[in-house]
Amino acid sequence: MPKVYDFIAATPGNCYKLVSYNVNSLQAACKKGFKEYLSAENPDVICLQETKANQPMAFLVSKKQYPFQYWHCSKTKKGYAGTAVFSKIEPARVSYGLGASGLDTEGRVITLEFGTFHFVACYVPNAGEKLVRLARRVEWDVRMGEYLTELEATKPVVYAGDLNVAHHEIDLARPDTNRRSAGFTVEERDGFTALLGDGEHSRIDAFRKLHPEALAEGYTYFGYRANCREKSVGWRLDYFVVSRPLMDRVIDVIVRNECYGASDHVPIALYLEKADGDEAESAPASSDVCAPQIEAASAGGKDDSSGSSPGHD
Amino acid sequence: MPKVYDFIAATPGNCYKLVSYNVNSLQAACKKGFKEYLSAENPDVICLQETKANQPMAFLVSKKQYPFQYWHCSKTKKGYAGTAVFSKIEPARVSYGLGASGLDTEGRVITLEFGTFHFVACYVPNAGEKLVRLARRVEWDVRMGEYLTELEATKPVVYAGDLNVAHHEIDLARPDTNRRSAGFTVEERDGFTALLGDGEHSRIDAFRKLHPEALAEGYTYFGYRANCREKSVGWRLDYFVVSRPLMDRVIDVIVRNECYGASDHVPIALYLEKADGDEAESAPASSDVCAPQIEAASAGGKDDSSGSSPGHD
DNA sequence: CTTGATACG
DNA sequence: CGTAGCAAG
Repeated sequence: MPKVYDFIAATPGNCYKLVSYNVNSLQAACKKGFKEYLSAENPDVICLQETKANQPMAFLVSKKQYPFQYWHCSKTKKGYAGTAVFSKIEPARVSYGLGASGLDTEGRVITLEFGTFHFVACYVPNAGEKLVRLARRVEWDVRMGEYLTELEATKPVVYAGDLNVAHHEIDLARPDTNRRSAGFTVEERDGFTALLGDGEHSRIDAFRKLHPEALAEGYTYFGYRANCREKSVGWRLDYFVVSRPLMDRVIDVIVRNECYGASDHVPIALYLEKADGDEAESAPASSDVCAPQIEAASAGGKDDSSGSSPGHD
Repeated sequence: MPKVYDFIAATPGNCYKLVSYNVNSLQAACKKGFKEYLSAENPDVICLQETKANQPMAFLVSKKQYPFQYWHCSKTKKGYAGTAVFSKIEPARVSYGLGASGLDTEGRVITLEFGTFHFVACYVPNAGEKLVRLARRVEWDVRMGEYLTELEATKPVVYAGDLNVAHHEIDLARPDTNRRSAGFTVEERDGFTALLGDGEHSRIDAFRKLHPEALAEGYTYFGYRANCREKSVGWRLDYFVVSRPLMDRVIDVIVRNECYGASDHVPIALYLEKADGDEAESAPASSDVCAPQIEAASAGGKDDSSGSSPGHD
C-alpha cells in the first residue's frame, strides 16, 4: 500500500463514490494499511469481500465516518468468505443473501436500498481448485440473475463486488493457460454474459463500457504466488455492473492499481452522479419475491438473518 | 540466541560433551540461530527433542561435523514430537523406541550404544492440557524404567532429554499454581522418583547432584506465553540422568541459560570423563529383552524401524 | 504466497 | 505465544 494517496481526487459534489474491495481478511488488511486507504479514499459507500470475519468487527471502522455498517458472515465455515458494507448514506432497507436456501450460508450478499437504486454487494463463490464447486457456482450465477431482475422491478441496480470471473480474454494476462481455471471457464464467462443480458433490460459492465481498451490497468487481482504483481500477471475479477438505465449516471470507474498490498485484490471505485430522490425516504419495496430477509434499515451488524427463503418467515 | 558464544568453554581433551536440546521444531530453530549455536557448542553428541520433522533433515547439519545422524520421526501425527541424535563418535548400535507397541509411534526415543555406556535420548510425552494423556504418561514412565534396567544389564546408561517433569518444588518458579499442571502432577513427580530409584541400582539426576541449590539457573524451559523468560518463570524439564556407576565420570552439567531464543527450551550440556573402552568396538548386546529394534550402527536417517516389540523381527 | 482454524505445547 | 498442517484462494 502507498503511504501517500495524493492520486485520489476529491469526490465531486454532484457524485457519490462507491467502492468495492476484496480485502482477503479485513483483520490482515488493517495491519497492512486498509484503514489509511479508507481514510484517504473516503467513499460514500464501500463494500468488502472476504472479510473472513466471524462476527461484526465494529471496532475496525469508526461509526462516525460510517454510521451505517452491515456485516454478513459465513455461518458454516469459520474464517471464510464474508462481506460488509459501510455507508455514509442511510439505506431505506438492508437485506442479506439471495433468498435461496443453500446459497445463503456463507455471507456473500448484502443489499442496500437507496433512494434511486439498489446496491448489491457480492462475493461470488469461487469454482474451486479443479473446479470442484463449478456446479454450485453456475447455480449461483443463475440465481443472482433472477435476484437482480426481482430488484429491478422497483429500482435499477448497482451490482458490485468480486464476481470471480474474468469475462473476456482481455480481462486476464494469461487466457490460454487458464481455460479450465476457476474464474475463466466457459461456464463462468457465459454465466456472466447471461447475467449482463442484452437489449433494453440488459446490465452493463461499467468499467468495460468506459475503458474498452484497458488491459493490465483493469486487473483487480494479482495472486500472491509466483510474483504475479511484479509481472503484471493479473485478472479483472471485481466489477461494477449497473442496470442499463443507471449507466447515464456513471461518471467513471477507477481501478486503484496503486493500492496493492493490503490484499491480493485492489479496490475499484465508481463515481455515480447524484439524482433527485437519492437521499429521500424510499417507497417500500413491494413483492415478497424480491425481498429476501428484509430488515428495516438501522445501523449495526447483522449476521444471522439469512438462509431462509422468502415466505419462510 | 546470543551472537557471540564466548561463554562456551572449550571441551577438555579428557571429556566428552553431550548435549540435550528441545528445539521446538528444528526447522524454526535453524532460522533463529540453532546452527550457530551448534557450531559454537560443538558437542561430541547432541540429542534433539521436538524436531517436528517428518523425515530426516539431513541437509540441516553437516555430515562432516556429525557423520553419525539418527532420526526418529512420528509416524502417526505429522509435524509432531520427533527426536534426533547427531554424533561424532560412531555408536556400536542404534535402536529406536522402547520396544513397547503403542508407545513407539511418535518418534520419542533413540538409543545409541557407545563403548562404555548406553545413551538414551528421549522426549517424554506431555500429559496434556487438563491432563488428558496423564494415564498414557504414567504408563510411559513405567516402561522407560524397565527399559533402562534392561540396558543396564550390559552397561550403565546416560538418559537424556526433555523428561517433561519438574521433579521438586525447586525445579519450577510457581509450584503452588501448578500442582495439577502437566509436568508437576504428583503422578509425574512420583514416576520420576521411581525411575531414579534408590540404593546401589539407582540413577542420578546429575544436575541436581552437582548443583543442589540451583533455582532459576536450572530452569530449562520458559513458555512463550506471558513473558515467562523475562520474568524468570521457568521449569526444569530437561535432564541428564545417569546410572549410579557413571556418576563418578560426570564432571559437570551446564544449563545454557544464555542460549534462549531459538526455542522455548535452552540446551543442557554434560561433561563426561572419558574412560578406557569408550571408542572401542563394543561387545554385542546380549538378551533379546534389552534390544528393541536393534540395527547395526551406520550413518544415516532411520525413521521406520519402530513400533514392533522385541522378538517380532 | 497468504489467510484463518485447529492441535499441541 | 508459537509451531505445524490443513483448507481455501
